Amino acid sequence: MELDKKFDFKDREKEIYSRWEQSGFFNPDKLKAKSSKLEADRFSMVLPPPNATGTLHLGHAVMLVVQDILARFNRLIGKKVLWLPGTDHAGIATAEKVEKLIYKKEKKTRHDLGREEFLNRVDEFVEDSRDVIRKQVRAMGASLDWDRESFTLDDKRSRAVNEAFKRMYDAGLIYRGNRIVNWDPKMQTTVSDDEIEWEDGVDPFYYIKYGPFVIATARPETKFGDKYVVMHPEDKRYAEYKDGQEIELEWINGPIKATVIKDKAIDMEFGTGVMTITPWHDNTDFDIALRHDLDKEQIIDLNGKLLPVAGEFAGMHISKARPLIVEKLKEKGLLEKVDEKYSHRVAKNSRGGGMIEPQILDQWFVDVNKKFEFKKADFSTDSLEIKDGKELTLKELMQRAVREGKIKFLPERFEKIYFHWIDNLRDWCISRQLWYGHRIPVFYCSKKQEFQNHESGIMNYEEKAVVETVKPKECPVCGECEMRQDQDTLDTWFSSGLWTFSTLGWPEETEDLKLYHPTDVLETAPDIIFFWVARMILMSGFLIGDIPFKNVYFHGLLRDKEGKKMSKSANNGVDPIQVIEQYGADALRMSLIVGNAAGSDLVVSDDKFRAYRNFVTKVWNATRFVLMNYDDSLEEGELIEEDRKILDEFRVAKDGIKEHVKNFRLHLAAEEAYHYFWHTFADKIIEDLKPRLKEGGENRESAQTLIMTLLKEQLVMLHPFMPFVTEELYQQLPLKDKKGFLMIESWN
RNA sequence: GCGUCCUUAGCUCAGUGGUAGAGCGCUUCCUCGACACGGAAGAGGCCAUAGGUUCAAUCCCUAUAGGACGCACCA
Repeated sequence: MELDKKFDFKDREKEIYSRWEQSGFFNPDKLKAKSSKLEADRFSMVLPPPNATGTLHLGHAVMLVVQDILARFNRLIGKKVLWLPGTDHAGIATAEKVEKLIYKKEKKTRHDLGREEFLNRVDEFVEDSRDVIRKQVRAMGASLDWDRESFTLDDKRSRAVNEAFKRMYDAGLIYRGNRIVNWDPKMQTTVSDDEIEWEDGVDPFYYIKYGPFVIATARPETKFGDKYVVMHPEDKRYAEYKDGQEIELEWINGPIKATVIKDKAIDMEFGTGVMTITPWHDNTDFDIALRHDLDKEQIIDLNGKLLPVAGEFAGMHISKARPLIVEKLKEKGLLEKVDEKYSHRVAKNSRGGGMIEPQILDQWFVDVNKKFEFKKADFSTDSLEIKDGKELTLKELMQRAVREGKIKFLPERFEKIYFHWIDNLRDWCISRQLWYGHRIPVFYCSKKQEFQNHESGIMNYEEKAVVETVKPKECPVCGECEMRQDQDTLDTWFSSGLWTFSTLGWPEETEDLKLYHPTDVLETAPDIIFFWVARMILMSGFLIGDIPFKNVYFHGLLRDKEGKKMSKSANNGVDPIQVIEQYGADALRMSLIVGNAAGSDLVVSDDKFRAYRNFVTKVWNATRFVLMNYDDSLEEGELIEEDRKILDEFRVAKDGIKEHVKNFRLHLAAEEAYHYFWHTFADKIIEDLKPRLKEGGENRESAQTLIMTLLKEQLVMLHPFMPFVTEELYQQLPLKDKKGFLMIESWN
């Protein structure tokens, strides 16, 4: 059969993918495993679920390529490979995006639409972008088991979320409490610590007389209620003032009585070494207030407006009130001086951009320091060497899984970052005042419980909540009312934390769980190590007593030519489909893997795509040459001595590549495979064999056998990296023991 | 402030305790029955700087400079 001069990837890739898909071999149930030992036999990964709000860019393509190489390689070495796809509802990110779109088009807020209508709109939007994502993922050649496709918000996953919440609540690890949280007045929701972005800012720094002291602040608008003045116990300048001493002084809106507090949290070097505290709107102040059991008063409401404590300024937005307050302080002679060039950092919500205003709110938290009784689920493996019934905290659990080597990070240095994060970890606020997400599975008696809108200010739940995975038919409190579910939704990472096992059927004890959990590798970007990787370890450890994965491979972030990180927010993402249409998926895949060492960033450009597109053509033409010179009337001959040697050398190179893949050195594997094919096989071996392959050449059988063997084994070897062209060419080879697909050939 | 990583050919980056590697680009030659998205030959590097360890350092250690990043603090 005569081949064209080039691989027609535009037409062929789609066709090849759909034939793979129809074959069913993406589903491990259809694969026959080589051995009968389960552990040796299976290989599993979950695809980090992309946010269902957007479409994929080249950064996601890196992730797909790395994982598909692992999946295809393991299939070739005879494992039952499960690679499970899905998408993430990405609560806050999606809500923000859809709200913005609706407002732009219709000038309506989510409150104008109402909860139900708003959620319908989000669902529509999400459905559309998931279709795009599915198409993009297929175009990359990703050999995912679509039969098991999941969504963090689908029925099964929601059930798992409710179950997880209840179990953690019952163990005392989830509690409701009034604590200081990060409040985003713009999106009207709490935000987790990890979702905050710190921006450098330069603002005026005001030195204000406070009785005998001078205090310094960048935020005079928070100071109305300040009635505690704090200094370091060892500060000699203020030695005459004693802890607990009361002082009468003139303040913004008249005379007040202040109490002196001595606390080591004060930095003597900073400002005047004296500060007043605003426990309701500052983390450090909150901690000080807790330590000394001080009163806490709210100054700013959830919309960023001043409360009645501000007197004449009540009802004013803080940004408007600040200059007026400064003016008043000046008039009263309380303003000592202003440092105009004070640089500090301001907290911003990284999803949507509102300025964070700390608030004390009644929210749901996961307690990371409380001891619980460790328990393994029946199906879990022995990968964590913690005995059933042992008491430990979630922090300790997360530390042990990595410290004891049960989970390995690649590159290793990320382990340090991980431990450091755990050391500084505070309780995880998991409730969000968003509509899109998993509604918190807590129910209240409508008769005994007063419900207040979050918009109105402080919430106060006195009654005990009923935590159930499904809404109770009868109200256990009054016995007659229709119970009301908590208005809030869960932090999106709560559900992603369950991903390795919720996708396998948990809380049912399914065959999939027994077979495929823990997964072998989690391959992801280093920027979600805290959001996701850590939370998966936490959830899996508590809920099933197991690790979620054995290895974590962090790939490098993709940068554009200017060196900027490709991301949704930076809006510099390139649609992989664009590159695929121009150069083919195989070329894109090679470009994204060669030179991409774990954890180091990668810059790609058209030059690189072109180079590997040329390689695709090279493989194509070398195969064409072999086929053109193949005489099928010849018997397959024994290899003569020198041919045998060439084959042996090749097998050494091939084994080296196999080792590279097994050790996650994919960039080296790809490069060496490339190099062998082009510069050894094509440039040397083919050239040397040309005379012998011509009619009348010597040892023609041996030459033909050698070249066909080398070609076939190289197609297998290259297949994980460039699946399309290799599959297409494999189909053309005149082999006796040919499998239906190269995808299920064996790499021996 | 604490910590991590990077600095290698013109560009983008691999890599190793023992003569420096790739891709692109560049120079010269070549349309030869696989391929010009090709072939052959080649130029190009004190492996950031200064010390140290070693028989031997681009690689290990210590400092310095420049760059990137993570974490904490910021009254």
